[in-house]
Amino acid sequence: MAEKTQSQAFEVLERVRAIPEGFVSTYGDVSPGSPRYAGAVLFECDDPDLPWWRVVRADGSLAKGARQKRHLVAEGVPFKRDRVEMAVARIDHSGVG
DNA sequence: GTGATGACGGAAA
DNA sequence: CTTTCCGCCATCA
Repeated sequence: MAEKTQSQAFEVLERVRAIPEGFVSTYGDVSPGSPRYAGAVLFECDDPDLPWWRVVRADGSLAKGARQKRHLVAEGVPFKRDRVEMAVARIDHSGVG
């Protein structure tokens, strides 16, 4: 399995699209090892079919700020001031099982 | 091949 | 709680 690089970007997009409505994931989760790369991919995509707004920082803070919060609150994502309630909105489809 | 940068992450103070 | 620093991997010049 094994390709490289290309798979990285592909994997990121797959995970982001796998995020259900009303929930969020973190950059480190969509891109294990290279959280920064995840942002670069999402920024380049910026597509309406790509729920990049469901991707937030590990501490629940937003990258685009109000811009991103707008989409999240509209989908029913629990917010704590300007941060997402990771305890109830974060998805761990990586480990756990 | 080298250097610098980034929609980040975690730890220390 | 906030602020500060280093490390991470991929991309671009």
